[in-house]
Amino acid sequence: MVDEKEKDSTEQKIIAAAKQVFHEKGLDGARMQDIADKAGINKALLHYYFRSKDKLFEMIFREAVARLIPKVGILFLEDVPLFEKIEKFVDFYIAMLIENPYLPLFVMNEIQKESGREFLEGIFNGKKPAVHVLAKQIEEEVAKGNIKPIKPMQLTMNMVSMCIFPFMGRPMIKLLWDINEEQFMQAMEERKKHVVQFIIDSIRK
Amino acid sequence: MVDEKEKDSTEQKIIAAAKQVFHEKGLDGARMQDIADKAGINKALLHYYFRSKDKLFEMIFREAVARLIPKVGILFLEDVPLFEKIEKFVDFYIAMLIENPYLPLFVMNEIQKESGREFLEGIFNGKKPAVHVLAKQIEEEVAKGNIKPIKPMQLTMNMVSMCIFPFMGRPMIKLLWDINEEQFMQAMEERKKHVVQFIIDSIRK
DNA sequence: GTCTATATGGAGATAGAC
DNA sequence: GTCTATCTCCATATAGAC
Repeated sequence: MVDEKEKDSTEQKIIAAAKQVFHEKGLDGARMQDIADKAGINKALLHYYFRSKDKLFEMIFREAVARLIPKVGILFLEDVPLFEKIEKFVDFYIAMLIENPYLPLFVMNEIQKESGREFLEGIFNGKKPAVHVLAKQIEEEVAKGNIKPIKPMQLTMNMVSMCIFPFMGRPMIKLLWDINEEQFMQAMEERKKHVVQFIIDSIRK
Repeated sequence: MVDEKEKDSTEQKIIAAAKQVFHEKGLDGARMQDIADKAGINKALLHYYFRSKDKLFEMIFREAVARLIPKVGILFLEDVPLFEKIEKFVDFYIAMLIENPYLPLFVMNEIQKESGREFLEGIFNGKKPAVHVLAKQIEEEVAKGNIKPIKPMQLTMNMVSMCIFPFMGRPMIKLLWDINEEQFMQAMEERKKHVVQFIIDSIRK
């Protein structure tokens, strides 16, 4: 009984190992041997559980993205004041990236390829995050004179950029500022409040 | 006479092709065959001109980075007021990225690998950009009460993030906002002034 | 389900003719 | 300098015993 999702079943071990290796090295750089080693099994078993490397990759990736993208979409749609929406977005996004630090590079690489377009379509599965809802809200606040004039797309890019980029540039940031992993993570925690404040300070009249 | 750097010498054709393929697919994803095809020659010639794929890659990459990194370092060191320094940095950085849109992903991928550390050391060649000079300047402005209190590292991350990220996320941005390449580039041009203003609005008292 | 052993294919690299 | 043909290696994938 209750064999359900045995934390250390072979399948789970493979998924955990694959996640790590794929995230670190990308699809091309990852070696099935590395994944097998990390999972404590041999290559043949990988093919027994997942038919091919591509299948395994896609499965790992889609699981992560499918779980996270919808949550972002919902944040855009919620009927809350702009500043609160920004705060919720930044909080959620950075918290999510702390849990999935390799995801951004992973996604950026995929969308850059020739197949990137269809890849993106697949991710969103027809339902793109409603950036225009957020855009409309920003425009209304500008029109009402509640915030300084600003182009919604630029503001949104600023917000997303400041959340995501530090995780991609982590090794360089650590080197340039001479900080260790712990200090970096500490800075990311602080960053939740910092980015919100930085944005609000900029657009508030 | 004057054979110097014949624009369409085989070597130049290889370099142009390699640059394109490496930038699009990264070291692992790039195929020597692709590069040869794009250069209109065969694989053997690639090895005649450059001993190995790694050598070719390194050559392409170092050329671009070696040309650009020092310029950033100089910007940090210049003895100009903070706001002006920020403006110069953002202007230069975005202009550079318009010319080299694939460089960021390229760099991010390299630094993420196990070999990333030594790779970075190699890039900087002992002379890291002097972020601490900028940091000191920011701290002084805060102390003097000229700008709001802000942590130098966070402010610097914000600045760099807002410059670089849109170029990495370009395909997704174009899809979500439903704009074409021309409109995207237009937005990046506007962005030079936008980001500067956004930052100054945020930190100015 | 898990292993060992092996097949298959593709990529970088080389030899040698021209 | 440039080509064709070939080598070698290594990663994915499969066969088949246990």
